[in-house]
Amino acid sequence: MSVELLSIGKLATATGTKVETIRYYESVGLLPPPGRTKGNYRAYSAQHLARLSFIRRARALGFSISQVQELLKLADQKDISCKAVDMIAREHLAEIDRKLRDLNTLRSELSSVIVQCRHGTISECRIIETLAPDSAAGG
Amino acid sequence: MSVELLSIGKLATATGTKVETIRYYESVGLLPPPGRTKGNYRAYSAQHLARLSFIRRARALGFSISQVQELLKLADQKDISCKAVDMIAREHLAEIDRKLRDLNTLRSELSSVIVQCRHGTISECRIIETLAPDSAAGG
DNA sequence: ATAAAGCCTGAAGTCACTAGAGGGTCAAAC
DNA sequence: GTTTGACCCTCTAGTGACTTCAGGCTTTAT
Repeated sequence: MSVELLSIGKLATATGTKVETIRYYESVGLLPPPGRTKGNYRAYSAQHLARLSFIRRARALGFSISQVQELLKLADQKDISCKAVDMIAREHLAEIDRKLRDLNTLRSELSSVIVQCRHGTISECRIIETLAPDSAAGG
Repeated sequence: MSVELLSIGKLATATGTKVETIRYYESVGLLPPPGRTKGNYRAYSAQHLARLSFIRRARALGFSISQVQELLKLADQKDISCKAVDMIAREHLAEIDRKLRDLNTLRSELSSVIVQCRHGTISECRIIETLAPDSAAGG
């Protein structure tokens, strides 16, 4: 492999990605298929490295694969306005905020259930009680 | 179907669950298989209703299927201490706290990226820039 | 009698990977 | 020059918690 080209393993360490994940990204069309060596090894260029870095950062920020696809498509068209990019990012932020709200609600509900646990027997366990409906449950 | 028994559709509306999800719960052993009518329709009892309500509430609190399995197993043994239940709940709470921390980090990173967007062209877009590595990217 | 709604099974699809089987290639040590 | 071991290849299946689909039976309403 030339000095300029990276094996899949090198690309993996360079970007903190697993080798299998890189092949997966190729299979779903996120990362373009690189050239191959005579031994049929993938040989990645600096462009591939840049693109994979982009992908990893976007994924780390929680963008879905398809959102990353969109961002990449937009990033390739240098002349158009970046309003679309901003919109995707803002939508994603709203999504995160929804998740945060949900998780916070969850957290307070769950912890209030836990606090009530007096470590008695199951039949008087507040956690189980809270989950079970008022009626029924008993045979 | 008798007055006391519910079709899968009624059970679904009663618990806010999709019909397919109920069949899925049966297939993974969360919900015991109910009796059948002569037409081979599932016929659910009040116990099934109670159990599914329990499952749905636990799932809504973010417990995984296998955690719900454990909780159900424990709930059925009325005489033992509920320490195990408490432990599962506390572990789950810790998990939620981890997720909350991660999401909050994510949120502040993403929103700082968004704030920098001046709606220029893609080539000067801060969002794209932040995602892309300093070097490379250009052919 | 017929149409619509509801139910049945079994298999495949979703998301974003991860793991494994069964092999080929390459660099270095001996 | 051969052997060891790390690295790479493809293809397939598994994860979690469902969802969707195909193809067909049952019940209910008109």
